[in-house]
Amino acid sequence: MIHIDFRDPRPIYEQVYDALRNLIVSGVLAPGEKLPSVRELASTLAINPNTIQRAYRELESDGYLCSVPGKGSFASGSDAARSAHRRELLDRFCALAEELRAAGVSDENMIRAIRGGERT
Amino acid sequence: MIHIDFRDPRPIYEQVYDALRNLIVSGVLAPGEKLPSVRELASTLAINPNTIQRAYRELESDGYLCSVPGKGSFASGSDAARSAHRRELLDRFCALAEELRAAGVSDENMIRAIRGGERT
Amino acid sequence: MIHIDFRDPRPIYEQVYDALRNLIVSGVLAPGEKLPSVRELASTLAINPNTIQRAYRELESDGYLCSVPGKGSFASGSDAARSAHRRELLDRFCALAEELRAAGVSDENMIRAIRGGERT
Amino acid sequence: MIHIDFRDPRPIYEQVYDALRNLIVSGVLAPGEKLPSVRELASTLAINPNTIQRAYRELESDGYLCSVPGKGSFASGSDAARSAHRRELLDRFCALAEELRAAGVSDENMIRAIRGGERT
DNA sequence: GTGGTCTAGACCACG
DNA sequence: GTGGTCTAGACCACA
Repeated sequence: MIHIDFRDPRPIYEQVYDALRNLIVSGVLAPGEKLPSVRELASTLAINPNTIQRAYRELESDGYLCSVPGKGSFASGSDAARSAHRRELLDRFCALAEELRAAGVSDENMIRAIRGGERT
Repeated sequence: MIHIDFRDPRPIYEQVYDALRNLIVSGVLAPGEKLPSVRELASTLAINPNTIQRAYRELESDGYLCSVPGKGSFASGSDAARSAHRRELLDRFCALAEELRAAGVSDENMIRAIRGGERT
Repeated sequence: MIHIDFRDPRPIYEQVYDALRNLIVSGVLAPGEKLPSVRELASTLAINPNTIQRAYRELESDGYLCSVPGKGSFASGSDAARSAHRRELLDRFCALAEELRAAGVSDENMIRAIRGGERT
Repeated sequence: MIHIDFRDPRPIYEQVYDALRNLIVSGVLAPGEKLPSVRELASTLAINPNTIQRAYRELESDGYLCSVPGKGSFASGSDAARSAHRRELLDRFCALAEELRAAGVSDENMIRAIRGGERT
């Protein structure tokens, strides 16, 4: 379900965060669907429960899921969360486009890169 | 010449690295031009010389810089370095475009974001 | 009759407690009126009976409720309970007003917030 | 400087959070001023460093301070943070006023409570 | 069983 | 020295 790369310099809790967020915003985890419990996911991924919990906590504070003590954690899947995610990606996208322009890449080349994926 | 933001979560050596690399690939520092010495730049920016040293070291190992022991460091305006930089930016750009597409953003909206900066 | 929000971070027994207490102090449940049984309310709300039990227990110990073994639970519309509730709310209200004052909000702005709801 | 009540049901990290936030928004900790290090505050309060760090992390994510790896943590003191705090207090204030009104307390009585502090 | 807090102690990157 | 991540294991309240 989720793959963690221990050689990735990014912290583990962040990898878990991203993976779960993607599952939620993409709809693989339907709104209201129950996520694996902290302990369960921890033992599945062979990761300390505290690390998983941190990912869950941040997902909750960002509105991607909802933890109910004693019951479990549930995907939020709110449209607000989804559009917030889009917005964040677009911001990074524009910043990168700015850098590319500064590096001398024309808008046409960027558009070609988007369309074709031919990165020559 | 360079501005360091202590509030930026990125490590300082990385900020210095980016700033100098941008000056080099943009041509502000002409090929072969001498850069300030490590100690000089360190005192100018009020930063630990070790930090500057690391930025210089990585710039050299990435081919943006050429250090001559006893003489100083010189900008290497090689086209290879410049195009490598562009290549790296374009790769990240395409990856982001892929993510945006997965998030339901159309190519047209991305192009509009690049062009107008109107992030609707 | 009662609405439980599973997204609410507050424990469920507390939500039930508050909801019933409000019904009692507002007079919707007249003094002496019989409340639904624990099991009945639990099945209505699809909640564990233990959770309802706890809410009832605390309501009784706070004087809002009167349980008669074998007969049921009855609203205790005593003025004492009502004014105790008001007293508790007023205490929290004054404490908050104190904090607001410390944060630089004038009494006039607080009064305006109470009256108009315009939170400028 | 800070007092922690171990008998308080609220989590310790939250008590630390509130205490530091108050010091910052009240200006006791001037903008840019260095806060005690995580380890230092932890040993001063006889609390585990992880607990302090969580408070610091949340303060940073809420914009009240700025942590620089290797250098320390610094009060932000931005006006934005201060007004965000006021806004949050005012929201709770209005919600409480609503509850009081539902409990049968007149606006005049609330205003009297604010002004005089006579909670009779 | 669940989520949540806390501790103790280790390790890392940064300056 | 600093902040940051991670682990291991304990305890609590809630359902």
